[in-house]
Amino acid sequence: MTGRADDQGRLPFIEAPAEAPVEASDEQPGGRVVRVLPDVAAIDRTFDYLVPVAWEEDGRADLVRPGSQVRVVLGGRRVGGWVVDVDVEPPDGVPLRPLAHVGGLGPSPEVIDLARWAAHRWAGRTANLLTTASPPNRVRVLPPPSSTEPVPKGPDRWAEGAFASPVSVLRLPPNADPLPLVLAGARRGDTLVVAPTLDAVGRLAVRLRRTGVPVSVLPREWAQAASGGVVLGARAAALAPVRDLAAAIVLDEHDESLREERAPTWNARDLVLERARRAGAPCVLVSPCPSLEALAAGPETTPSRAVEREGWPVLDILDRRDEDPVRGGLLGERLVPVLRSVGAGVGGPVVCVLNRRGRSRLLACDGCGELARCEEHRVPLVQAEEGALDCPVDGVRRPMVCDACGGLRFRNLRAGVARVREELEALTARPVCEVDAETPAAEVAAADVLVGTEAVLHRVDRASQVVFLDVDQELLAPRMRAAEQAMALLVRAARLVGPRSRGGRLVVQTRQPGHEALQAVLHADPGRLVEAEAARRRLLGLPPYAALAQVSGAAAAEFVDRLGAPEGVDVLGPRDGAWLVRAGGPEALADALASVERPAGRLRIEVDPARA
DNA sequence: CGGACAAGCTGA
DNA sequence: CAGCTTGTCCGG
Repeated sequence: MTGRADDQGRLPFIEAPAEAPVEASDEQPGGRVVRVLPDVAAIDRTFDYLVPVAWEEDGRADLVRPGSQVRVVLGGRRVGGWVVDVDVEPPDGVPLRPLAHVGGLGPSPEVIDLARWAAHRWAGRTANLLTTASPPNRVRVLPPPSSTEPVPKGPDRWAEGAFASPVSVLRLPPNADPLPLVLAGARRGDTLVVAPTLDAVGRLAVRLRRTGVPVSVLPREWAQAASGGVVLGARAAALAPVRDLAAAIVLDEHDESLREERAPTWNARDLVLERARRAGAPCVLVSPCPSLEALAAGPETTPSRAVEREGWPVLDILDRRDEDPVRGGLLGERLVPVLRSVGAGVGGPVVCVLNRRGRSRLLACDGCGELARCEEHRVPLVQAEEGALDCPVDGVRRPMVCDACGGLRFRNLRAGVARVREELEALTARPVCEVDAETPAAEVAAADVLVGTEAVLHRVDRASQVVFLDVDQELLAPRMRAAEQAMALLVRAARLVGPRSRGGRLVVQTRQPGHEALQAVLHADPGRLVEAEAARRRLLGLPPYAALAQVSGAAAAEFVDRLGAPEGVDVLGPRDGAWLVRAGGPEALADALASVERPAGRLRIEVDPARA
């Protein structure tokens, strides 16, 4: 607000002092009282204000509805906020101030309630979620409801059936088309569709518009969304205005982009599930590789084996266990013929993925090439002191001996990444483009061979092959969701290369050819990964069989201290200055976190942490 | 958050 | 004891 003129063109620093408090008494007949949630960090409570009587004359009072964005004087300064209740009974003996300004319309009472629920569920402030739920520009009138032309009838019976139960999980292979599902939703009435990226949103919007279905794309078309039709957007659309929710769809529900990174770390999938439940509308969660969270929410519908197989590309697993770990660089022997054939394909460039973020700590046996990992927790062991290996999960130490062959010598697999591009160039006899966020689009488009971190998968829209030079780095990352995250990368890659009938090929170099994620893609059967993951998570008491929150920051110790050890809640850590709070489920976790009075100081509470 | 006010510290 | 810093409280 600093330096910006208000609605009357006055600048804050020269404006007249705020109006004196006005008693809500007989002197103010008809002065409506509204409840306002200020948008001020560290204030998470409401305050009551009067609607100025003069506003009844000039029509501004009409804009004061639940959700409206207003400015109020609070603690002697003007702050923004939302009307969250109208015509309330103010507390006795508190002199009320008038609203200072009304901006425009905002979220409906239903969305405000949903925002309150989410603030509790993810231990954050309601104001934060209301910001997401509010229009980016001032909205003073809603456009008239869109014409209700009949939605074209699709031939796809499966799409209709998806809405039969309150929640269902629809496993659609990577190259299947979700459009029939969205049309089937639109036939039921106002439909909310959430996809992980604006890219996916844009592509779907174009195709939907061609069918003549009224569609509003968030965040730009907030007002139009409120007037009905299909509402489509990225994760923020979970809080979009929808006139009369009749169906909800979350596309690629497994995708981590659906999760807000800043606290509160809400997830659009879970928010849409709750929203649909409240509205009594069916919700369909769609993914080629449904998350355990989704599978816990409703029954799964799977395509026929033939359809699912066709929707995945071929996977070539290049087993590197028997290669010489000393001489073998990042480009294994078996990769050579694959790369030599570059240029023969016509389906786009060859894309090589190598995640260099973080320090790889993989150790492989010098003798047999097997990776040193913890059999129980399925994570790579890290070298502690001389001759000892530690499990990063429980810290149990063991001697440095290969489980597979008894070998005593291990080799650090952290590779000389700088050389990879040159090696690729030598091998393929073509220019190789190293892609990062700054690489110009023209260079990316011109190259036959690309190499980069997983971000490279976002820089192209098709490829003849995608090669994961070191898929083990993904599969064995020391994160709870490493396998699912690796699977998500494989899905992304699968879409770039297309279905097997179009010649789509994925290539992975690995020392773990039997890993469930790879086997799942190889057989086009994501259930193989789900089974293994579910067993592991259940064993370790991890989501969705428990709920976690990571508490960090300077005030974290004090917070955890105040939390204590309530029934059904346990606290792990600290580890790197952060604690993990675990409860039986999201509700129990949220209640436990909310029961603690927040200490002063920096505190970050990450519910459903991404990297635990 | 940021203003108001109270309690504590310093220096002539 | 004025003048300033630091801490705590609270906003309609």
